[in-house]
Amino acid sequence: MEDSSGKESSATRATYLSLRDMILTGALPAGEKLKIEQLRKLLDTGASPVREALSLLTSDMLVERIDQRGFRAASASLANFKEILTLRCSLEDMALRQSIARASSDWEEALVLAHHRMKRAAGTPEFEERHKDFHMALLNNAESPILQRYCSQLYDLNIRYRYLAAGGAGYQRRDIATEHEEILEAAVRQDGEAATAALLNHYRVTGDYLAPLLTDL
Amino acid sequence: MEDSSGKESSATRATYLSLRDMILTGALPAGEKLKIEQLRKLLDTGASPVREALSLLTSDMLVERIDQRGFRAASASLANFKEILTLRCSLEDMALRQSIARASSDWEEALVLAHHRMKRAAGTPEFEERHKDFHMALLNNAESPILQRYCSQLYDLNIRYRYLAAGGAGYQRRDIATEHEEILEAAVRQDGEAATAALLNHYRVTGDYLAPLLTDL
DNA sequence: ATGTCAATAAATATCGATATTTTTAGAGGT
DNA sequence: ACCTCTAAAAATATCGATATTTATTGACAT
Repeated sequence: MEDSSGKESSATRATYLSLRDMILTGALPAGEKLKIEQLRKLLDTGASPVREALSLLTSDMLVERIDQRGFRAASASLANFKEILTLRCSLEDMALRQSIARASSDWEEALVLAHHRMKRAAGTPEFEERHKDFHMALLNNAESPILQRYCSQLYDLNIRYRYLAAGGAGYQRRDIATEHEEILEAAVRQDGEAATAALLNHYRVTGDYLAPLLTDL
Repeated sequence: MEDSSGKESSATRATYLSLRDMILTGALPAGEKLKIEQLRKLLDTGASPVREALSLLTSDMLVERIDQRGFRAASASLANFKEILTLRCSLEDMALRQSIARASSDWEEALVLAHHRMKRAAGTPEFEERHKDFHMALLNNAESPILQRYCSQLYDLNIRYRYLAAGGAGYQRRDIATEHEEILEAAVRQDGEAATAALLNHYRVTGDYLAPLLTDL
């Protein structure tokens, strides 16, 4: 035993989560060379966990690997942002419709709960996490693990652009709370059409807001 | 220098490709525990490349990682097969329509070429690779790298079930050649509707053929 | 017989050191 | 000045050994 307080399950996992967070928030800027030695020291761990974590992040498309030439944080571009937005709309539309088609009272309750937790966390550092939880809760009744995984990946990739655009500053621009409630209500009343319309609108409005801030990519 | 004939770029990459092939073809059966030491000896390499390759395969959904408990080949199930089929239809439909919408004579030529190479390779061990090349060529004009990546992943996951069902034996059942020509012709004449109809039909027919062979999963 | 617990064995995860490869910098020639 | 080639430096990739963790076995008590 060597860890003073609580210990994360494994060094690789802890490293993975740290690096992921650093890339999403921009602490490791897009395109940046990721040197093993540098990260090893920064995170106070060995080279193996770092390499393994970077390999895992490669498949999340957050890290690019150039054979024999190391790793770098995935590059960002306006085209990439738009592609993510478009894909996200298509995939989440699909997933949400499936979720609603299989609606059950259990799912309904999980939704309401996730929404409540998100509202309660407004303004706290926990909000980001709860916000994702809510959005994923909308989709996870589709019982399509692969689709869910893709949506989760795209969600993360998109977050990165929010930080790129806003510098991670206050996110509570616009009246996002109302949009969330609209989506929730439509989902609960099992109105697939209205729910997907509200969800996609939510994304497109956010997209239109962010795109102009990303022109210098 | 130590390698007699040609040398693969890196041990990790070579290991990745080998393991991937072994999982796709069933040499490493679904659900099988993947012990580092065992693979290390089998592929005559070190533990680090093996671990890194397995980490990469994790994100391809070909390997499952259980923290602190090693790796195993992704499990297979009828539900998983059906999910892959459904998702593939949706995503490739999307990608093919985009490809056709941006059709150019360069793309057209690449398509015809890929199709020819596939036909020429019929019956040879190269066929598998050319077949994938052709299918990916249909989609790669969409200029949507992420969507393409997903399609490629799903293609691979699907191949695995073909091997599971047929033991990798002769694949030239049915008249697949005609189906391919239909798709090609529709794509070349930029008829998105016909092309996607032919493509999805191609998948669904194959799916209906395979599903009954997979009941014992 | 059966379940629990400790001791052993096996496998994973991680570290530290080394070998390769790529990048950088500089000398010499055109 | 500019290219080329070579030597040094830096970084990556890989190996071999060790520490942790999980799985297995068998004794002992119930």
